[in-house]
Amino acid sequence: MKAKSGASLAAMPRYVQLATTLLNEIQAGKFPVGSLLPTEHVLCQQFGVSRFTVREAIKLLVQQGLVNRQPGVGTRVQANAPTGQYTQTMSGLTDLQQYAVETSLEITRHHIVEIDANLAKGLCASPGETWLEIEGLRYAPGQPLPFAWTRVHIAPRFRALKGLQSRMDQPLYVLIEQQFGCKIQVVHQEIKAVTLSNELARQLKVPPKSAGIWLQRRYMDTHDELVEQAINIHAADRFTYRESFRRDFVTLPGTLSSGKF
Amino acid sequence: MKAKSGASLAAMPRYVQLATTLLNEIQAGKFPVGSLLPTEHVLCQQFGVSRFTVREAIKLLVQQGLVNRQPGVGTRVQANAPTGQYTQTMSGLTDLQQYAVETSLEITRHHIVEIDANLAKGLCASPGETWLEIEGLRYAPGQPLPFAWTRVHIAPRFRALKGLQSRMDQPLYVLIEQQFGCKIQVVHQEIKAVTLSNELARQLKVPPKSAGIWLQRRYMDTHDELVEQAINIHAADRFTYRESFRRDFVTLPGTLSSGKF
DNA sequence: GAGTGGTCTAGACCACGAA
DNA sequence: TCGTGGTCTAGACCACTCG
Repeated sequence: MKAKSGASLAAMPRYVQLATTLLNEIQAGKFPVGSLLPTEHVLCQQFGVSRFTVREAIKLLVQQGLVNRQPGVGTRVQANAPTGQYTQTMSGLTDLQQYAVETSLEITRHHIVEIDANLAKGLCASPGETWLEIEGLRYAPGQPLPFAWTRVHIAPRFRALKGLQSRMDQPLYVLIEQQFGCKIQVVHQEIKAVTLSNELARQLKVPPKSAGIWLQRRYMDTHDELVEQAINIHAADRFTYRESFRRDFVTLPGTLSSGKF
Repeated sequence: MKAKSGASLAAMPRYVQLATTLLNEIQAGKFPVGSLLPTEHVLCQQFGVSRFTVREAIKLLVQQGLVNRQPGVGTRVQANAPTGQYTQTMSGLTDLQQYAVETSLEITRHHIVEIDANLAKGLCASPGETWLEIEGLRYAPGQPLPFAWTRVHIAPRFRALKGLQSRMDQPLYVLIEQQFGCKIQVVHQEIKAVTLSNELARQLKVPPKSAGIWLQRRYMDTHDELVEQAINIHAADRFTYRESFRRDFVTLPGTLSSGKF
């Protein structure tokens, strides 16, 4: 029904073309970050396609973190570039679980702490707030030596968390989700190498000055507010972080003239 | 049309129920790994739902890595547990790109090598095969000091790779994909901490015995065969690995009686 | 040529959020 | 109450694989 301009893009499914068009319009500033995209109904009329096609297109944008959707509200622009500033090509599953599954956390200490200026920065919190702080060691099953030291901070609104035991076999964030009905939507992770402090080397029972992996996870809820931050420090020889990425979704062409459609 | 058994699951969308049912049947051994699931058409009839519902259900299974699909062939069971053996909850985008984008690789050496027994193990190759080996240093833009040392091995069938320059601004796998028309479908990644060797510390210009990040990536094609393996070793203070996970798909309930459906 | 999954249409009902 | 996105139906055509 619509004349194809004769690009390689014309061979792609309509919903990819539509997603590309929308991406370009977002990047062109037609739909600024924070604004609402036209509703599905409007897009259907505007582009002369069915709702299915529109939804598939928007699904692509959601997958790339460009927009998010809320029933009863609409489709809100979240970013103007496909996550990570460039052609995002990979997606897939991860062994985020490798932690709490098949390992257990022995809690050595937990108490309410007042956030000082130092901590406040890392937690994006205000000094003076009172957070729940938990420290412990992680063990692999059947291993006598711990493979990681852990310190967790839990936001004030969840500090009344119940169900902490000296030995935890499930992730803390699951406990929080269950008790407070909140949903973890995003987890940010950072990994770097460190030289273990003497104190840590002692606790992990490795030689002083050993290398270690520092791994931080920040759990955010649906309003993008920090729920829990965990820092794990691992003895180098007892921990490898593994993950796999699968290329399973359509990659949108970079910038691209979309013609009429 | 179907009586609800009165579980909390009954409140979930049909396609989640269906996905759960299929998951349970896979785990029960009704559809062994490697076998084909019934076709969409059959599932429609069998469960009295439309193709849309069936496809949404299978989409969930695909997202969890349980099955893969091939047009003209069918839906093949790939695994019998949601990736990582337990409640798989996260999925999302990653900054796999952070490497080659905005950084450049200075190649110091590249040549064809014969694989010895030692290398063969890591590459899942046979001793005697001849692979392309590339070594170099990675620089961040504007930084005089390299932040990583890199060694790459490229499988025999791609060893005729052209286009290697002393300075590479795009990932090697992109070059391979372009020249040989192969598609990278899966990337496996491993990260661990190491103490830098004297030689490496010298090349990266950091003090001896410094901690470093060891990062390996294995790029697999659509036939799950190794195309490229890269090992990157980073000075601890010049590199942080960041990624984010977004929970954007429905989580299937763990094990669960599915009743009749 | 028969059958597969991929794409697409034109409807429909629902829960939920905003006014 | 009205409009949103989420779910769902019952069709359709296509490119592809396989026998």
